[in-house]
Amino acid sequence: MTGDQHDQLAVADPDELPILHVDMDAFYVEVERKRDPALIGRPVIVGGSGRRGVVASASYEARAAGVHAAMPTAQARRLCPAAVVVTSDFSGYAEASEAIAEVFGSVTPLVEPIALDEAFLDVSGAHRLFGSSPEIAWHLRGAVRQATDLDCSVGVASNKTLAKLASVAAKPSVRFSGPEPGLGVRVVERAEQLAFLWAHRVEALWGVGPVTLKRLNDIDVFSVGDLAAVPIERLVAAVGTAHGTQLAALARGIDDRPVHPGGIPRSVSHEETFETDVRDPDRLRGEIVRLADAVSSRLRANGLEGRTVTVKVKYPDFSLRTRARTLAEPIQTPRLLASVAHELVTRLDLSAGIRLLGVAVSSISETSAPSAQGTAGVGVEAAPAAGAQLQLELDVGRHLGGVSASAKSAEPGLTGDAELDRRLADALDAIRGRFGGAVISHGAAGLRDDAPGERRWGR
DNA sequence: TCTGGGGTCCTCTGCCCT
DNA sequence: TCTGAGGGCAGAGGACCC
Repeated sequence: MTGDQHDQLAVADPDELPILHVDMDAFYVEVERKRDPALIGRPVIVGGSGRRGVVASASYEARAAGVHAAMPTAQARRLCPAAVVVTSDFSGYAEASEAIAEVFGSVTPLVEPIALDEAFLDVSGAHRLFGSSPEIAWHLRGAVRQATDLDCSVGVASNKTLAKLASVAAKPSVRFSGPEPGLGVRVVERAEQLAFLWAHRVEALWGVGPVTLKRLNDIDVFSVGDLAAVPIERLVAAVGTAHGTQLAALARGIDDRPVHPGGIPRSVSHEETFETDVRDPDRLRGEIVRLADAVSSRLRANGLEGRTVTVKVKYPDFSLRTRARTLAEPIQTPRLLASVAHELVTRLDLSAGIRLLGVAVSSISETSAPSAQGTAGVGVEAAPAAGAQLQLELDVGRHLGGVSASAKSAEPGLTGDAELDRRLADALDAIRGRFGGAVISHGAAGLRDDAPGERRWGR
């Protein structure tokens, strides 16, 4: 934090509403429209376009036809046949998200990203430079528009729950006749906050999903007002101690969670649903290598490593199983990760085939020996020289020797060739950085014969 | 008809150690 | 030596978020 920012915090006004929730309007759709203006004015669905894809985001025109996020794409197509279906491109959305984060950071250092398209801001130290909280909200809207040509809605309130509900109230609405513009900014003054809160349906609260909603409905709780009126013992009996006490507080407008600026993630994972259920063990081994490589690549790109490896399997009947193992030492390289993941998968019954496979790493820490990604021995600024190519071949050769040696080990991650493994991973990253993700893969990953090239390395 | 992907947090259970 | 209590940790699963 800079000295100026400390000065800003020192003049925080306790009467001001400190929390802003900023939420981009139909973010993925609008990014796609910037890329392809022919989509403007047409119903657009962004999401998985495959047989098992679902909707990630829908334009307000498509929402008017009943399309919403998480709906199977096939169903969305039936509801809105005129819609253009665009396959999600998260790298493009991440770029736009970074531009938006820069705008937020220019107002306050206290920014808590929630997703690519929304964040909480604590502006209690920004009033001297930018004015009152509502003035800051309007300033942000304009600045985001100027930087990205995208619209957002802003909620202003005394805490996160209220600010979140306020931003929803500020959003464009969907009517049968089509989309209608929203307020843009909604301020919930302290004097009106309970009335505002209690008028909402209980599922509008953070933490009330389908299961909790059913349990609350069972004790005649339908609105936040109902929730505030129900005795806490009854609430705890219905949804459990931690959840019950938290919901009781939220329903009374009490939410003292601070805005946490983003730190290192708790876990990094990659998972994929197969177009058809997978039974073949060789194919599965290839998928594990591919997923492990995607996770490893992201870990190394961010200078992270982790000790706990978890595999997730979804069966054709949608039941889920996870298996996890915590290692003595953190790992980050694809081969070690794939080795542990494969060992975990073999503990599961695979005879019925699997619909989805995921690999995750948790117990994350920042790597002690930073990855040489981008500065690896293989140059990325110029075409690999003959010497560098030779070095890669040597590294690969030694690495492959390590595979056969470590295959006997009961403790992947503790083998002696971790350094070689890391150098190989760095070399692969460097090659992908220069020539694209699809140009090179681990041998086992090549076993997959139906994967589209652009999905090979995940996002 | 079909139900994604990437996360976080909480609860319960079993194991190990004191 | 056995037993039980309690804490810490890991593993598994569930619920929820966008």
